[in-house]
Amino acid sequence: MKRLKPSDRYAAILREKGEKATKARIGLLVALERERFPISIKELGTKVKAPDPSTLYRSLKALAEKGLVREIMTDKKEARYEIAIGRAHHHHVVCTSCGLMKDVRVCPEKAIAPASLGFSKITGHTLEFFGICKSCA
Amino acid sequence: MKRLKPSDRYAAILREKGEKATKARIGLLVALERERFPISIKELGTKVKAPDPSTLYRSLKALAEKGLVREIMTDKKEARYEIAIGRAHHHHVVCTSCGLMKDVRVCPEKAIAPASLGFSKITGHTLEFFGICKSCA
DNA sequence: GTAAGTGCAAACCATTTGCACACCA
DNA sequence: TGGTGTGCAAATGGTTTGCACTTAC
Repeated sequence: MKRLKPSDRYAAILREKGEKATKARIGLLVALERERFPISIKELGTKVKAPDPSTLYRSLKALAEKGLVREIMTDKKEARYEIAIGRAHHHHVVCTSCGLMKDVRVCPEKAIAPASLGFSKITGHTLEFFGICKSCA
Repeated sequence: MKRLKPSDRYAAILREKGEKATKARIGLLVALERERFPISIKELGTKVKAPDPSTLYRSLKALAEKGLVREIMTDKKEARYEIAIGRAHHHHVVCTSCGLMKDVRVCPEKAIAPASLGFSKITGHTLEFFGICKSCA
């Protein structure tokens, strides 16, 4: 892949995935790229040109289906999103006191044998750890 | 623990945990005991004498804090609850086609080293697998 | 030009909360 | 009897949907 500025690179990726390369969606990916941890819709709305929630939900859903972003439920209140482009599969530890999140590479997917459970295949999983970070301890 | 009929046994457990042994809460535990898989509030409301949602939420929250029931988020839409009394820690595989759930003993908790992540301790985790069961395949 | 994306407003729906009444200890 | 549990109704808040307008291709 050629060296391009982020917005052009995302435009190319969007087209490649069969999505229109609209300014809004490019801006969304650029905004997500800047975040170090999964961000809520509300926060995302403050960092993007077009902060309409329904559009954000629809766009994120479309991008998630194409594998460009990932949706994470760290608490049962609201969904959080992170960019998936160029990032390996991972999970998170969340500090229940301050909200700090760290990536975790531990993954149990290979530890499960579908056949032994009466399943023909495993298509996905969710995993989040909760704890207290050193600053909050 | 002496041999008692379920309702008396649950009454005793509730008192032991400092909760009032009301008919409603005893009925709740008896209803949950009958379920083979985590059940939603809506379903639970059809199986219990007092199907008021707000009371169910409050009761389940109280019972969860005492470790008598467990709250599970199998999909991001609604919470599900299962009885915890006499049951070891476990997770679930959910068939995304028919909703069938199976218990899973795999647990990644011991695979994570809090200190290496800048955390002082891990207090909990969520884990659910999704797949297609043999009947739906 | 046309289909897909966007914005606004309203609808949805699980969950929470306020308050008066009922029940267990 | 006192304090917690319950029920009803209303509020809350994240997410979804209908519809007319705009934009990318």
